[in-house]
Order: sequence, then C-alpha cells, then structure tokens
Amino acid sequence: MARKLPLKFYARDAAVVAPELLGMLLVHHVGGQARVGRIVETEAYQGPEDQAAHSAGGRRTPRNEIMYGPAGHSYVYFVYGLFHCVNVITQRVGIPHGVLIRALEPVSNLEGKTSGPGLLCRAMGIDRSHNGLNLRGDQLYIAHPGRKHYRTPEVHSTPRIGVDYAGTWVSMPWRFFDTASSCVSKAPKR
DNA sequence: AAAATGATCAAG
DNA sequence: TTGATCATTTTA
Repeated sequence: MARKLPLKFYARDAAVVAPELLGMLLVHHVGGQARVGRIVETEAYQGPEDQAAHSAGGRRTPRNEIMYGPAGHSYVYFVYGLFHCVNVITQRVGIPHGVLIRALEPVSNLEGKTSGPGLLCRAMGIDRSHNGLNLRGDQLYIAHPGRKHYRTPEVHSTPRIGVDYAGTWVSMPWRFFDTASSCVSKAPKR
C-alpha cells in the first residue's frame, strides 16, 4: 500500500515540504531487510538566503554539492565527529533547499533510539555512502503509508535546533513535529 | 556545563 | 597545512 512520493512532491520550497513529510515513511533496504520509520520531526533549510543552511550565501563545497542538484535526492553529512544526519533535497536544480529528518517512530526492523537526527541515522544504518541517492529508487526512499495506515500528524512548529550562529534566521519557525508522537527529540534548553 | 571525536572548510 | 567550527548526544 505504501507508495513512493513523486518528484512533484519534492519540487517545492523546503518550508512547504517539511511539514508534509510528517507521517510519511522513511525506508532503507539493508541486508535483505527493510528498515522503516514514520517521520515525526523535520527542519527546513532554504539557502542561499537562509543563514542557517549549509548553502548559506550560495556556499557550494564538495560536502553540500548535492543540495544544488535535483529534488528528491538524499543529502547525508557527518557532524561533530560522531553522527550522520540525513536530509531530503527539495526545490529545483540550482536552488539549494533541504529538509533535515530529525526523528522517527519505529515501524519495522529498527533497533535503538530514533528521536534525534544522529540517532535515527544510526538505527537506520545511514551514512555518507548513502549521500546523493534518488529517493524514488529501491534502496532508500520515502513513501506515503497508504490510506489505511496513514495517521494525520498534529503539526506544530518552533525555531530550529542547534543553529545559534544563524543571526536573525535563528528565530524562523522551520522545525516541524507531530505533537502526538512520543518519539520527537527533546529540544535542548537555551 | 562540558566532553567525545573527526570531517570539513577557509585562511595562510 | 592548520586551526576553528560543527543542522549532536550523553553524562554529570
């Protein structure tokens, strides 16, 4: 019943796509099994204007190159020497938007915590080797769970986490989460 | 409050 | 080549 999201879904502003990703399924096929989680927390990053984005000011490096490519692809990076984070690229070629997946509710084959961007990548088995994958392919993708299984999220928004360096963009309410889920990451205190 | 821990990037 | 930084997490 689950159906992969079409290119059209991704080809919009990250701040529009981010809340709509709540309730969708992130699927990773690894070692003959499908690891599946329900997306319950996301954040939008909209370069080049957004000073919190890796693509702020049009910055373009080997790491974030994929942000400038077509929508519907993965952007995976390594941060703090310890954790990977996975993003979905949105908008069109040349406009570096992305949505960070911040928390999942386990659905199948997930071990360990999934309430945080670094933790969910560990549980899903996602690392830099999964950078740039087409999310309409067969290895890593996002799907609508299907009418019968879809639970409508209670969407709330707050400012984003861990971007204190971003000046006025810090206060942009581009973190979205399902308040009905117990798997949302706990926001650190300021 | 601060450590853990290493890729990444801009500067020199 | 180097040094500062970092879209995090855990422990105290």
